[in-house]
Amino acid sequence: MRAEGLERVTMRRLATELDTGPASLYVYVENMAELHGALLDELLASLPLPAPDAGDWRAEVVGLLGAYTETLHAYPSLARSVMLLRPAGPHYLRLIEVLLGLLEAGGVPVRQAAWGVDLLLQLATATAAEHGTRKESGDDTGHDRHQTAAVHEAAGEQYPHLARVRDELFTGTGRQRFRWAFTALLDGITTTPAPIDMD
Amino acid sequence: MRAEGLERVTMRRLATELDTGPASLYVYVENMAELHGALLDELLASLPLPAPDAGDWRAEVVGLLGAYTETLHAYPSLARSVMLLRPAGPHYLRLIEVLLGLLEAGGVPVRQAAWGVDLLLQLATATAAEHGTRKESGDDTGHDRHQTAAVHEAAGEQYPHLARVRDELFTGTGRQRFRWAFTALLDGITTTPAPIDMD
DNA sequence: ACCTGAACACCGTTCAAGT
DNA sequence: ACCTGAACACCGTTCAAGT
Repeated sequence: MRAEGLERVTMRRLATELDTGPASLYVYVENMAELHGALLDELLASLPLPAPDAGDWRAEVVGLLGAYTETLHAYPSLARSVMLLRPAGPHYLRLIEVLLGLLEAGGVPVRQAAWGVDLLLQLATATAAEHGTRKESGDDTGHDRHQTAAVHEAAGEQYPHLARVRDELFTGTGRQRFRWAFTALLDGITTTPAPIDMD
Repeated sequence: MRAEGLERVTMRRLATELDTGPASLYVYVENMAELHGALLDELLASLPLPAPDAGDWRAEVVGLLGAYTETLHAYPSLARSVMLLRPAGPHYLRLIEVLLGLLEAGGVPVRQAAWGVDLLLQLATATAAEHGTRKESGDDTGHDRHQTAAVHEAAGEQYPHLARVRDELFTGTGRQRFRWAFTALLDGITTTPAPIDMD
């Protein structure tokens, strides 16, 4: 369908790009959620999937989620929508399929794998939405600076623990924190038993 | 300031509620992000904090994040905004402080604690935004049903792993999955070493 | 039958004008 | 100085009317 309309994907923007009124889009799509769902699935078509049986399955999972996040990164408004969706397109299902395969290869019990994939994708999407928007909404002088300042100011006697870890809150590159976050989550998913009896 | 305006908190809604024009709000607040930040902090003022030295620190963390999520749950549009923010109000900092204290009590290394708290709050906020919106956008017949149908249909030969875990994807109550998710993440944060040299 | 112009009901933000 | 009416530049969605 398309590949150029960056940044904020709205009904009206898309309509004018197609030289028509916004009403015309409703012939092909029922609402904006569906539009964003379709757009997401088209983007995921070109997501590079790992070769089967390649190397460390944990690294594969983190790498794949990194690629997913990177893909969404260019479309912040789309990422924000996807957060509120349960995507159901074929390429999204294929992504779930591949992730499930990797978790199975790692010997993760089925319930943990099923719940875990959901969790991993939720965090990946949230990360894309957050980062994309932050970049969009201006230079470095955004909320970040504001929070940094507030933390430095508050981290006196009232907030001893905050004072202790103060600087660690802001260390690491985005990439380092991303890799650590998903490694940690993956570890937890692997080792934390899901409830067996579910009353 | 206020406590009644539920659901979608917009500048204009708030303005009419205060019997004035939308422009007047800009005397007290620079933009909507700041407004939502202030609103969040006011909500967090009544967040029940755990008594110091009470029981299992892991359970305390999960419980506290549950209360946080529950608080945001009633204000979906606020939750969605907070996702794109770096909140810096005193009550949010206090929440970070308490979480850091619990992680320290659990012997979590500082960098992991600092990065971990960020991660826990990100996931909690995302969860609130997602759930709140889903409830808001109609009955059960939303994306959920659509995805469920798509999964059942697709889980044939093309998607073997999906077929294998099919039903597990939709098991568990929201509460059960919430508790498992945060327990798993907390386990990962506790046991996964953060990078030491950060070049 | 298929498409769409124009309207409806909203948004956040700005700024000139009023007190 | 402090506030705000009215305007600007957008939104998603609907529906009567046109081809």
